[in-house]
Amino acid sequence: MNIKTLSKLAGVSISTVSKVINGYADISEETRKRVQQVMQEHAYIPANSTKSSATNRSGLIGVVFAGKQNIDFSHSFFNEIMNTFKSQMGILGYDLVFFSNEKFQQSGETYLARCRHLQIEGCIILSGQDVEESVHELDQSPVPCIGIDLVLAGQNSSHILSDSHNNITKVVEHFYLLGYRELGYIGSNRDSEISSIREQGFRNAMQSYGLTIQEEWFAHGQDFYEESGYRAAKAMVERGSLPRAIFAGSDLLAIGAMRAFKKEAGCRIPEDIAIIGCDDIDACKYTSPPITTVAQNKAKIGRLAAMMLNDLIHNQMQTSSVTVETELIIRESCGSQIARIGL
Amino acid sequence: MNIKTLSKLAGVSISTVSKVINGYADISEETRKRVQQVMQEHAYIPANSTKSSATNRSGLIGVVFAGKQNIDFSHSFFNEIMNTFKSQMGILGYDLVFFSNEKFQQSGETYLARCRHLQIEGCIILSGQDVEESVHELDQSPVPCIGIDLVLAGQNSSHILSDSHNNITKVVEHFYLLGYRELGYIGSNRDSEISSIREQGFRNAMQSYGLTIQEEWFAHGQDFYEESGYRAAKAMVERGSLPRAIFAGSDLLAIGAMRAFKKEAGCRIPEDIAIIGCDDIDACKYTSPPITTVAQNKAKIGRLAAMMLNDLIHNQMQTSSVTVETELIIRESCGSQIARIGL
DNA sequence: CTGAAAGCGCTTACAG
DNA sequence: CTGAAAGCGCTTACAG
Repeated sequence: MNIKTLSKLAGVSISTVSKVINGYADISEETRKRVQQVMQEHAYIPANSTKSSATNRSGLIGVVFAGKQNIDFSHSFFNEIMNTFKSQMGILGYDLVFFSNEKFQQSGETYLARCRHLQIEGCIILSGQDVEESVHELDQSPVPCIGIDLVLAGQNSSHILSDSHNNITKVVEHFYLLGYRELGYIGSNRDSEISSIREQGFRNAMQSYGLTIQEEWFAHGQDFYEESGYRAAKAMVERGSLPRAIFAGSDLLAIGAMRAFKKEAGCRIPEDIAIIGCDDIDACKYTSPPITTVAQNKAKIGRLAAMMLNDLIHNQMQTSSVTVETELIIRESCGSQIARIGL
Repeated sequence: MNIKTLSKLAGVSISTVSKVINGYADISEETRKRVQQVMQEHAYIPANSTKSSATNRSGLIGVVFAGKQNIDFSHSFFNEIMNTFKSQMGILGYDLVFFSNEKFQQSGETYLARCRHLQIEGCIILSGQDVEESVHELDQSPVPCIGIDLVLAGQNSSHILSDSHNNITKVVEHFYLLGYRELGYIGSNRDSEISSIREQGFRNAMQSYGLTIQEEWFAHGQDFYEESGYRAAKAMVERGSLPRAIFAGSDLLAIGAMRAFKKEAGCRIPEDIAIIGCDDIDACKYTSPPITTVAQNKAKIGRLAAMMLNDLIHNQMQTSSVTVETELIIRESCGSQIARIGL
């Protein structure tokens, strides 16, 4: 159904239909009613107007979740960044398009083609594992892009990295200042890039603090979830030797490990074993005890991404690479700083 | 910058530029290079093609969060529905547009105008408080809509409701079967519609079970968050009289209340006081003890919404109203069913 | 109040 | 391999 066919059905000219659609005042009430009636009957929705093509402003920002996995709105890192990103872009007058990557996997469609088709003005690209070729094409294209935890090299791309080197050092420093010297690590499976980076950073920081690494206190689960943390910690308990403090590669691993240490070894947290998690998910606030964790400033990352993208779109910025510091959120799973320093 | 100007800059015809853009094969490598070069330099992005207008398929679904608040990706009800909705729509070949309502508040723009402009094929509308006029206009329009917890009356609209009557009855039934007779409620502020519905449902269910309502065991916080639960429970402790079981209007209220009962009254959960929350947020699994809660089947709602919307778009369905049952997720905050039944 | 006509930015058979 | 020309669905001054 197009405007031409519809105008014939309504017995008026194309111009008149167009005016009804756009709410022009100079149309008689009778004509307006009739045209609207016919539009209703045929469920007619006008195609994208040339007007918008002319202004060349779609008001649309693309959201790309790079990698094989699909966007998961439940993922707290993702959704907290999107919260501030979306409200900031909203204030600037943009709506957000979330690309479905189910489609890209089947047909040969590319992100760039989608962006052009929809006249997307800029994209935010969130990093996952196994970034597709289509993302690189987008990076190299004229479409302004912001990468989150993803290095982008294109002429119209900038990126934001979280400072994972600095963050792990803080964990070891915190343990060290509280008097803990026997440190262990519980991570996801060894194939996970994020877990490996965190583990390597932890080992490096331990070495620079002159602490001895005991391999039996380094354990790995299947994934980042609670059950993996439980099993890894339980295995450590069964091996008969426990460190005084554990850094976990995710908060859920920390929660699972805590459950195992309590249940399988009767440990008190933090008196017998201290724990630090990573990610700062909500649940850490409500466990007993609440868990100290490494947090990324997701609200800041989202807001920064919005500002940088807007500047890129309006050519007010050179491409750039920004690093956002992480923070150690101190709760109760390592004991009081003051109390322990007395040791 | 349009295709005409660009073709002049590149010294070729409009047709040739168009072919380069669309990756046609019959262009010499040299010409292709030059055109791409010029496109890069001028950051040219083609406007929406007429081709897409012709096919009349944008492949776009609109997401509207009705009401004054903005979409909050951290909200677990919202984001878990969107998870399944998005992946289902993705399989069907659609991308999602999240409308920013910051904009609607300022300018006179309407959702319908945005939908038309972008040729949105259908919308999902998530209910909030104070639904705007613009949402009703969209409901009444030819754009197919699915309302979530929002009754839609339009000729091309269906909706999905969660069964809040049934859900509260289950709470009282569960308490009753475990032998608890002295029941209390902790809710959000009295102005909150959701909290009021839950409270009224709870009172009704208590009456139908012949239980006496004691007003001193009905308390209210400022909002749905943990601190409000803590304060409301603490106030109850200070008044000197506690029920044997508490239903909280949200999980965070339940978590806060639990903290207060433990800390301010030395209560054990569930031995001294049993608790049921509402919403089934992740944190409930990791508290001590894990909290029994009323869950909506969010995955099912999301998938249903996607299927119903797709059917509506393809005219394969009458408009309809579907109710999804809620479920009581039994964990440890009310004690073992078997143990208590012995009472 | 209505509509014929010129225009928007783009695509696509078709001729060379 | 390239481009002139007809076409897409729509908007908008302008004449009546």
